Amino acid sequence: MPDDTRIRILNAAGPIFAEKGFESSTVREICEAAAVNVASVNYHFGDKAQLYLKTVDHARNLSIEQVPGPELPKDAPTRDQLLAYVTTMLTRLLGTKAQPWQSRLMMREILSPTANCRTMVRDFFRPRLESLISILEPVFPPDIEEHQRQKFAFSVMGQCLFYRAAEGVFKLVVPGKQRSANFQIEQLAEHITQTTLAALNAPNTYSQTAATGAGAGS
Amino acid sequence: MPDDTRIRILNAAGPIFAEKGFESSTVREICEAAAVNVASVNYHFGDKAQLYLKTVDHARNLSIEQVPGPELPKDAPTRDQLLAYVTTMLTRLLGTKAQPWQSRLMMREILSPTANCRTMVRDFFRPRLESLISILEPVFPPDIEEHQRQKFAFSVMGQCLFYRAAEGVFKLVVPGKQRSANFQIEQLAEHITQTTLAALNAPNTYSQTAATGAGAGS
DNA sequence: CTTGAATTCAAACAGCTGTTTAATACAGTC
DNA sequence: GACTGTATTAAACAGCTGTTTGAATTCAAG
Repeated sequence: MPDDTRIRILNAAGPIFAEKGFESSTVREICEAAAVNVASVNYHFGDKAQLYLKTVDHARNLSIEQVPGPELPKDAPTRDQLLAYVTTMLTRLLGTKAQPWQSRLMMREILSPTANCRTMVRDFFRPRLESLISILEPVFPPDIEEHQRQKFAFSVMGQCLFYRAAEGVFKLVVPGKQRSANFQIEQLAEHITQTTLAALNAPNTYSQTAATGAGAGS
Repeated sequence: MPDDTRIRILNAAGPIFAEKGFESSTVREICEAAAVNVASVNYHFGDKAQLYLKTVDHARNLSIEQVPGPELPKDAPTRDQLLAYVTTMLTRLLGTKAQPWQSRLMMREILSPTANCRTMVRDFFRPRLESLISILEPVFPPDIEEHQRQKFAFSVMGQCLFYRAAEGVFKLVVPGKQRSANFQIEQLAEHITQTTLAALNAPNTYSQTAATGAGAGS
């Protein structure tokens, strides 16, 4: 079976690349996990680098079909759309079941993009970002500029990314019991959604450095 | 000179570890960059792993003394304190001058903590987090719970981390001209500060799923 | 069964890895 | 000057890396 070993290698390479990265993963351990001969990688993919490329593609495909996009009707309330968006993103990042090695691998690409895989950013990340901006469009102030739109989108993505990117820190700071009680995906999504909408709805939202109505402190 | 080579190795190892990570950096290239013999690493540090440990310490020290903490008086307006905090963090993350390899290295530790270097998280990251929470204390609602405090703190850190963690994506999405015009550290800090304070100041800030006063959309 | 291409396999390849060794150089002390 | 302990050096070590090789195997088509 020609295709069988190909897919077997891809499925074995996914979690390994996701956990250890490209350089630290060895062809030998991938082949051992896939129960195929060492030479198979070079025969079927030509190269370790090309295997990595195909594995990222594989991961992206699996990740998309496992958690289909929210796709709420465009006239749904902004809050609902945003909540669905954030929930989907967090679910992709943190995974619900099984090892979410797909998202781990793509996260790795986001954090340090391989020269090869910028395609992924272009085809995968950017559309998601523009979709987010279009969700927020109704609550943006009327005269908002593009870079301000982007900043708000980045704020949303940053808040989501944090729990995956700084996972190690997060787990050290918040013990497991607290996590399972108060940091489930729904709770995080709720927080991020409300935070974002509240920020956009505030009286003097932007480009006001003086008259800081928010500085209720002291 | 005994100490000279030690420090020479540390200064050479810093940027290399920061750029390529522990596994992909080789002792040989570090020694070549430091213009010392290959055996020096094992002689002075015993081990490649221990060199890495010392290098992270070195980076942390340099990073702290290069950009001293804000240290505004505790009775300063919350807005000022938060702005100073965020600015400091962004400065550490994005660097003002020279190659900020120190922060890159520490970022690497945050993103995938080495077993050795959890100390750094405990001694460096956690105090910063609690300092942030105490800055926000005056604007928290009176009955707020600890996990809610943490979520707000994580939101701030996430928004800051984004521009470093997803740097590759960010730079692909926002072309250089836009970046230098609208995404300077001051502007980012201003955005994050205002966003956070506005979110905390909103009428129904939290634990209200119905009556979404923010959903001004559609 | 025979043919011939596609696939698998054990073995070997050169190259790089971190680390060790044993010889050397160089200070300060008696 | 001889002795000390520290520091540096070139050379070698065993082990793992990705990749290649050429023979063995599989398997469908004639």
